Amino acid sequence: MPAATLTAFEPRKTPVQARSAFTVEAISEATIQVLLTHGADRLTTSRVAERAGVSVGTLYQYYPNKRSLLFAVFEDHLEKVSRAVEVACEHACHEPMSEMIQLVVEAYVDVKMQRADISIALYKVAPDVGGPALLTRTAQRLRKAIESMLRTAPDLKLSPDRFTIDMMLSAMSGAMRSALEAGGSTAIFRKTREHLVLLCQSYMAAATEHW
Amino acid sequence: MPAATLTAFEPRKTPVQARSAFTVEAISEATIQVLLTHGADRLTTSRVAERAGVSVGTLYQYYPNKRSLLFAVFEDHLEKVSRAVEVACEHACHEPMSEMIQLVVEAYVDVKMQRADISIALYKVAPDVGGPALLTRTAQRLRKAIESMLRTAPDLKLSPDRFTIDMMLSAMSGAMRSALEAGGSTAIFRKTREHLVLLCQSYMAAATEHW
Amino acid sequence: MPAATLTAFEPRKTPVQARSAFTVEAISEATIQVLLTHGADRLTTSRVAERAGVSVGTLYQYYPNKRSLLFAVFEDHLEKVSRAVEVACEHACHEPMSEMIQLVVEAYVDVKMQRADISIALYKVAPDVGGPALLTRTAQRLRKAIESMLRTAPDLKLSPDRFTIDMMLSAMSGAMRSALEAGGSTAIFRKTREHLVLLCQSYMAAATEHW
Amino acid sequence: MPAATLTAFEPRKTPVQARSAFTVEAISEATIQVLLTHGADRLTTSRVAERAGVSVGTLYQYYPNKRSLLFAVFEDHLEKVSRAVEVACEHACHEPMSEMIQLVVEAYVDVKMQRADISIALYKVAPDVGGPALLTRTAQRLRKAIESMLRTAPDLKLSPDRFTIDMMLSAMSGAMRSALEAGGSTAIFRKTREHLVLLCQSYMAAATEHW
DNA sequence: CATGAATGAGGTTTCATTCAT
DNA sequence: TATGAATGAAACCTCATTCAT
Repeated sequence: MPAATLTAFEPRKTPVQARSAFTVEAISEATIQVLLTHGADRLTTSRVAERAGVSVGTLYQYYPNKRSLLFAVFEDHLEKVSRAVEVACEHACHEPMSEMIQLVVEAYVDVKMQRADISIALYKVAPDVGGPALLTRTAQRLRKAIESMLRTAPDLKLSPDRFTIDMMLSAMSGAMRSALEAGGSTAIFRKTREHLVLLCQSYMAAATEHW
Repeated sequence: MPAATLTAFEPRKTPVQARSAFTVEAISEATIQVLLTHGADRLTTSRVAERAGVSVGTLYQYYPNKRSLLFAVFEDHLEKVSRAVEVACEHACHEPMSEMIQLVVEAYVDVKMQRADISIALYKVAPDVGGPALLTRTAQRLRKAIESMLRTAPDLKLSPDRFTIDMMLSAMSGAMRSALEAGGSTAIFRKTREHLVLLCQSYMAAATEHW
Repeated sequence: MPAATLTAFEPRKTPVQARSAFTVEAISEATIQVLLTHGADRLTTSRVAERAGVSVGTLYQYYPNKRSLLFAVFEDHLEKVSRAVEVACEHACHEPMSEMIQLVVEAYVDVKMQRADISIALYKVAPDVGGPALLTRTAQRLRKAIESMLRTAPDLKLSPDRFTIDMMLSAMSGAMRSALEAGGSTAIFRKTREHLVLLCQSYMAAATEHW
Repeated sequence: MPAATLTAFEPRKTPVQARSAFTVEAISEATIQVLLTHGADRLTTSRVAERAGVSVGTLYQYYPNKRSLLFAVFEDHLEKVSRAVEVACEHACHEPMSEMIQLVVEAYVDVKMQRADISIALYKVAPDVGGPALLTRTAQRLRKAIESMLRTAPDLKLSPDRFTIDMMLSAMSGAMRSALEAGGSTAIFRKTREHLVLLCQSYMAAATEHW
């Protein structure tokens, strides 16, 4: 599959009937499972269909091609992550910056860990499926949410610029990726969470002017 | 290509005749070029051979399979990065911690930027080629170099634990990856460098006990 | 193709649609034709597919690899031979031993001659395709049939041991192979049949105790 | 390799120098070893050369192609077998027929067993290397020797015809092949020898007119 | 709508053979 | 003469995608 841009990966039909919704969900879940158990290059449309309990033909009724399938799963996951972070941002309004960062980072870490399987699966296909483009889009969305939140911080003279927030986000996702791919116990996970909070807090403190 | 571990990716034969050395180099370089111009999934062994100006057969004299070829390029790049960071670590001994971090981060950023093309190319194949395993190995190596360095920091009561250094490294590589994939001007590059220094410095300061 | 054991050569899928059954038969027949017209080492999967009037892909839907294809044809042929001999054995029960041998040998010779083309074709691939293992299995089956038959011979004090029957079978197949590979007229064929009967009769008479 | 006739398989040069003779012998022996350890289709010229301790280039100095190599080994072996049988035939002159058969069969069995490894190895390549043609030639030679011998048998009214001797030879080689491929202990081997003598004796007795 | 048989371009890899050194 | 690097045709096999049923 050649490298991809964002255009024209949308699913073929919107599930209007109950059966369709179920089928789409099954295919989507099967994709993740195949990705995790077989790896990115043993993921074939037939295998996904088989695992989902449908025929290849059916799969192609909902997705015009293999990439659109992976893209949809990817987009879905990022949508969930984005929403979780946005919700956290809203809740954190008017808190002191340090508190804000903590809530946002924890929300991010938690949502990634909740579907650690999907996260790990997607690391394997991201480059082939328009991952970078999609990540850029998501990063923009998250940045906006965080910017809005930070503007309400009572202890900030001046909100940080885009660049700073992007830096924080990319560091965050890098650290999260390592943690997920490494596996690790619940204890490790909690420590990662704490340290990622610390990392972001100290960076933001250093990078912004505040009282 | 199925997911891979670290074992058994070594090149097939060591060049004994002068001619061979040239051939191997040409193949290696061609691999990077094809990766950059065609993308990860349009990289075929024949294309690489053609670009290198040799026959496929010749390619297979030196690499037992496609993966080993990509693996070798990957390994080569990580070797260069590791060395650059290790050298920086040695130079930074006995400096204050903040200075240490600056030198190391700058070394890392610089070496990645120098071969930005390879870095970007490799992000595309990493998952298929034993990337995670190789990255883990590299991370260990870098961690050790940094630990040794930090033990000589005059302003540190207690050296940070492994976890903290790993966290810094993964955040660093995450940020760097985003920056590289985003492209960006020289100005952006300099700002990234500065901020990454700041990020690491402030995190390490926050995560360690010092005077 | 490396040497093979008996395991895991079964066809890949069982035809459910009517179309499939036809396809499978066509592929099987094409295999024999290619074997006969091109020889064992110019038999390629594409050639077989072409001759069968299907695409290579289709061939691989039914046979997981080239060997399994040849194996299936082999097995099929031996099945026919075995059945012919078994039927002869049943018919010959309670006859005098000499009569028994005659009927069995004639059945064997006849069935081999009927499909002389396949027999000759298969001699060429046997070693590569699990032939020895398959032949061993067939030999056991034939031996059992012959043992059962001989136990009903009224003129035998004691049935011959396994070894003796195996010896007869291997001599028989050796003689048959020579005859088939040599070609020869119908007259030759009839003489071969007579002499093979004589050979087996005289050996069995010499090797067993009888009245 | 396409099926072969007898023409043009002769080795490229006759070993005139001591070194050559040694090299040729090493290559020949290596061929058998590779055949036994790797199987017919994993026998490559490079592997043979490597095992023989020479370069591929050198191998091609002595054999114009792969087939000629296998053919030479084959021919060599059949030469030894033929000679052993011929010698036995000479020794057996003027003995009673039964004695003759015994001596000849034992000579044959013994020479095959002596180099059981070669025999087995050659069964694997025979079809690809002009085996049938070569075997025909050998069979003729053996038949002649046996005919000559039988003409001196004091207890034979009339010598058997060609056909009968060929039949005996092919049965003999078939039985021998089974025995060799089955492996088996020394005890089995001795029993095979005895029974093969019996088989040939009883067949010849039945097929000829004698006193 | 669902099925799954069929397609065939395209990818990876092998290996007999040559020839410059 | 010996070497072994290079060649490249040709083999095997996969899998995204289509379409008749």
